[in-house]
Amino acid sequence: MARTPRLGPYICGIDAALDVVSGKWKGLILWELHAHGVRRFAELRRALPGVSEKMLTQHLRQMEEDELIHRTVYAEVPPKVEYTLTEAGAALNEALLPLGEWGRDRIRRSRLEVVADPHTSVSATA
Amino acid sequence: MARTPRLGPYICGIDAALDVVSGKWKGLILWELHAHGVRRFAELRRALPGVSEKMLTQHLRQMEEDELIHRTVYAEVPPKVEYTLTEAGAALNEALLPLGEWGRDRIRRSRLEVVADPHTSVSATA
DNA sequence: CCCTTCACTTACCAAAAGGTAAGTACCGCA
DNA sequence: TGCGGTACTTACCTTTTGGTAAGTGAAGGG
Repeated sequence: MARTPRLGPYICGIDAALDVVSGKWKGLILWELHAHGVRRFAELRRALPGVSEKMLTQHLRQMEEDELIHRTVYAEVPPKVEYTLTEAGAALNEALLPLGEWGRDRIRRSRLEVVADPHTSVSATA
Repeated sequence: MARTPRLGPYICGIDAALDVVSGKWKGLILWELHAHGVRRFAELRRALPGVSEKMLTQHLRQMEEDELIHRTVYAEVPPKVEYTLTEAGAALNEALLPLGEWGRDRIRRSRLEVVADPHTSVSATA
């Protein structure tokens, strides 16, 4: 658990991609970073309604290991840490677009619930 | 747990789509059905290396609830059950194609392991 | 006569994922 | 003096997910 176990063996590409996005908030983190370019820890926390600090750091660390995001620490006080997408992360985000389209169709089709949070950048644009 | 809990509320489309594909074998089931059109239970079992019967039925039932697949039972003995993709299932599969592309890139990039099973239709074509 | 095949179900267990709450250390503000 | 903000870590617990092994019941083959 300490060292990443997310490295196959995989059966196909879908497998290898899902392994990296599955996690309750990873899709949203990807989207937030895509929408804003650069985000700090607390900005991400505020953008993801209901995320715990533990889960957020855990996801961010894994995504860093998986080379989806960059993490830049500034030696200041109070601390400042910035997150951005890597090239692979940006490409993954693009690859997720059709899936997001399909998901929105599913929500319409089945009249599923959506969280009531219309001012969040995420729900407004995704 | 008896009745499907996979119905949000969702934050965005990615959310609603990932909810439906996450599950160890769902991507593969989708792909198998796409590749062959119609598949029986035992054919799927043989196509997914290592799947347990419990998980396979569980996944198939959920995918039926989520309207990704059709299930046709023939009143014969020995029993015969056929699975096919619904329109939504086929569309989901299409939406997963770019993700599969990205995943294959990731495998190449990071030189990750792939299961050694070159004769399986899944690994050969996905 | 027993073994296998078909498509499952059930009970039980282990591992993984995720949530809660607290602590850390330093700063600015009132 | 004490609160809130910065970015975390740690311990503990619950929920979810997946796996193992067995049972079902009728038919066809050796």
